[in-house]
Amino acid sequence: MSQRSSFFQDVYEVVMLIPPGRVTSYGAIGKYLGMSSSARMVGWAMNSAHTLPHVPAHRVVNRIGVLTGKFFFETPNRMQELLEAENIEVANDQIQNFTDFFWDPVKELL
DNA sequence: GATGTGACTGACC
DNA sequence: TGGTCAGCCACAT
Repeated sequence: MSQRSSFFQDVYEVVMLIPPGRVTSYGAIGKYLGMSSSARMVGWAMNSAHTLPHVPAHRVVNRIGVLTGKFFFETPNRMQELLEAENIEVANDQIQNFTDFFWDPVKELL
């Protein structure tokens, strides 16, 4: 994967591989790309991902399941609505039973 | 070419 | 048990 245009592309691919009804964390993606300590970069990549059409950024949250990037969406409620549309429980901008919905690319894609 | 910033994470006090 | 500090890499100015 890596060594392409940007590792951004890899982030987009992983995010697009997230199954419906599942979510993952920035750190998990970073770890899958070999940069577990650079979770910030994953979030930064999501900033650019906002310009792309089919990148489900709403399925990417921080390690505790909080919708930290909801304000980056068209509307703050958009992220929660998209998650709820996939049967993911969201309360107070935080995913309920996060570990149950958590999808780890390192373990699932391996 | 250097500096600042950011949708995070892990460790320390 | 909970809040605070510093590290991390890539991109924009």
